[in-house]
Amino acid sequence: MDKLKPCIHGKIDTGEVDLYLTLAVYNFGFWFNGVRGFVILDDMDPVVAEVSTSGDYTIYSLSGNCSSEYINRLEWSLGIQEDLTMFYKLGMDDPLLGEFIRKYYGWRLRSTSLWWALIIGVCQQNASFIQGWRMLYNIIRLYNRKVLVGKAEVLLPPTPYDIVSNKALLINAGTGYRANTIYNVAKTFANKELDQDVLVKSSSIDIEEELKRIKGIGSYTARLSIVLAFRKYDLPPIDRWLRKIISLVYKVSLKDSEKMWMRKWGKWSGLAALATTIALDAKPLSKAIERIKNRQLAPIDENKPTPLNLWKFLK
DNA sequence: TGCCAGGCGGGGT
DNA sequence: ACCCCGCATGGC
Repeated sequence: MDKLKPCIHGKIDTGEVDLYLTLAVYNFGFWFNGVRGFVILDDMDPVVAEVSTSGDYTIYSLSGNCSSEYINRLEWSLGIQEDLTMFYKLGMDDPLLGEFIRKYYGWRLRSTSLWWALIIGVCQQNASFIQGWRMLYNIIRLYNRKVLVGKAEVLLPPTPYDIVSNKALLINAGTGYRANTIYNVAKTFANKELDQDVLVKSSSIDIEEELKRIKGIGSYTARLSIVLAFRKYDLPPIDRWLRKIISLVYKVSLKDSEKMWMRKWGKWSGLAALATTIALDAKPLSKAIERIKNRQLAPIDENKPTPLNLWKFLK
């Protein structure tokens, strides 16, 4: 097991960002325990930050020395410098997201590598929220890639090479027919046909087209990964679930719902899409519709897995 | 116990 | 451009 050494200590000036919310949302228990999170800054040559909800952090790397560029990367992946003023302004009185935005204004999306963002997306395909996150949990547990961070053993997502060399574990993880797509994504990265550092310079539209060349990656998965990996929000990942919700709330046809969403949220469309899943606790469609009818438009902790408390269940 | 769920591609029209 | 179907798996 690789041993990472501490290279930079510091304290994040969080401003209005709520690190508890930011670390908690869509996370696992082995990466967040309520007070301390591990944020993976590089999942190939492992670099991991240990961050407390108060903002104190230590960054660990293999060599034990690393450039201050990693501080920027940590703040970037926690959205510390992201100015959401316009997003709030657009959403403050929104019938769907207004309450969430007022109560959870400190939340920021926590970004991941493009590689892992695509796997997250594939696992959401044609499955319920909890089933998809269970698949991801199983994948991480089964491939069991670990590094030593100080005294703590920390799990890392498998690398593309791990998956190319052991495809069978994907089936054990319960991914079903998605295993082929995950394998295709892994091969693409292992063959260096995709480079996050090159893609980041392109427009969302061009990145989406590039990602859709992988068999099994469609518009939804491509866009979700663009949101998670690049913090580019201009193309929203809209699935059956959100499409139906938009058509009900804003009284537009299913066909027009994406246009309507983009007209309303503009360059924040992707962030608004993700925020909607948190606000409605990622409930299956019929329950989500009930929640909207009852005006329960902020997360509720009912001791069942939700995006916000997932870390308490999948440890 | 049969549905069916935050998609997708392939094959039809 | 559309529409429609099958698809692995696990939860209800």
